[in-house]
Amino acid sequence: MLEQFKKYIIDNTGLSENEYKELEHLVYSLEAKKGTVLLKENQICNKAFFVCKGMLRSYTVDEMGKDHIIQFASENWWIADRSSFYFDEPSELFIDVIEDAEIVYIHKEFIKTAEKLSKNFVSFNTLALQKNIRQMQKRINYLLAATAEKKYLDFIETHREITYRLPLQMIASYLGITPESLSRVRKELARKNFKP
Amino acid sequence: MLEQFKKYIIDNTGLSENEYKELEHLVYSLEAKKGTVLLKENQICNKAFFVCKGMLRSYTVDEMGKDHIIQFASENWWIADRSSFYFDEPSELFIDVIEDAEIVYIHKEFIKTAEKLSKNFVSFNTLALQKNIRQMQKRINYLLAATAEKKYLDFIETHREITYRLPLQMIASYLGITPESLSRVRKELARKNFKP
DNA sequence: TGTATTTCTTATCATAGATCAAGTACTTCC
DNA sequence: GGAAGTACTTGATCTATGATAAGAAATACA
Repeated sequence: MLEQFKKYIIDNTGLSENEYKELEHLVYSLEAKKGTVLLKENQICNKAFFVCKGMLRSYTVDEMGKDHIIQFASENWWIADRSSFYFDEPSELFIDVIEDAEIVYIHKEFIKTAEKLSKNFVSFNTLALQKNIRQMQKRINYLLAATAEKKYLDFIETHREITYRLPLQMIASYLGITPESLSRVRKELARKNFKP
Repeated sequence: MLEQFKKYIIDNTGLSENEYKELEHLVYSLEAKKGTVLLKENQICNKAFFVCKGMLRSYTVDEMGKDHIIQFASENWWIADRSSFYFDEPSELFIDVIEDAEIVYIHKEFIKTAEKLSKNFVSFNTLALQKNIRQMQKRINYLLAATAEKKYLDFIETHREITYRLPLQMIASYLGITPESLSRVRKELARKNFKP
């Protein structure tokens, strides 16, 4: 786990082996079974989780008790409530494990230290934020404009590697439609002889 | 215009008067009438617009020719296609003037120079990205879960100062509903004796 | 291997919001 | 100040998606 994380950091952030050594003591790991809740609403999200194996998700729960999935994270992805983490605000999100997982996590301390160590890390972080914004922008656009079918087609396009690992109800939740609707959409696509 | 921008920068980014002097030649201004288009789909957004007076909006246009408003920007707000600006990609957005405007704009050059000049500017920029993400997160959550009425109530809550300046059809477009639906929502709210 | 649990599909009915079509009120601007 | 355009409302109808319920299929588990 820690090796995989180290490789990710060195490959992606431009930190050297030696620089990484100075951060090593700020890196923690954890194994968690499906169902484990890592963050609850109203808690302050003081960890950023990096998935080495398995799958996590973040989601909100509305007054009706329905959940709305915000993000999935599988191998080599990060997941956290960015706003809660950055602004020290209570989170509106839950994060839990949906496939047995090996997880590395860090605190703000890691980021701060890495940023002091290397300007490259600052750029890496900015890049990550920019990518995040691009992806959210696209999602907002889909939610404003697209039909259930278009949303689903876009999802399997942009999440090709993980689509087959996700229960359909979770995909439905991510798209903002009911599982029943998704089922209908898929039936209709099958009728039209659509090949995933 | 340039004075107002200077004040904004000095008040918000932690740059000194002297540091700002070194950036002054990278700041441009512009007056534009309602209807002026500042960015078109597929162009690369190489400017970030700062509104001194008036109002701009960014929006996409779908295959049906319908527009979907992504953002409004009034006094002391920025507007641009962040992804296009940062990644030099063709934009999916249009930006135009919806109320006669006085605008300041900068290119990447400004940002790069300012970041070299002061670490504070880097932090300011990160803060702006984080705030943007927080706001988008919230919007995604509303689009996933809320009814037309809830979306509208949240809008007038979070855009109190500009609500009365916007045509209802534009608010509807921002919310992802039709003007007719918005009209009905407002009628229903009036019936329930709602005071804005 | 069989039972329990979860996930997915299907069918029926209900509804929020869309669409279409007029009509009314407001702006704008010569 | 009146014509022309624009914005807003209202009504009638339609439709995509939601809600509910129940059965089928898949998976977990013991």
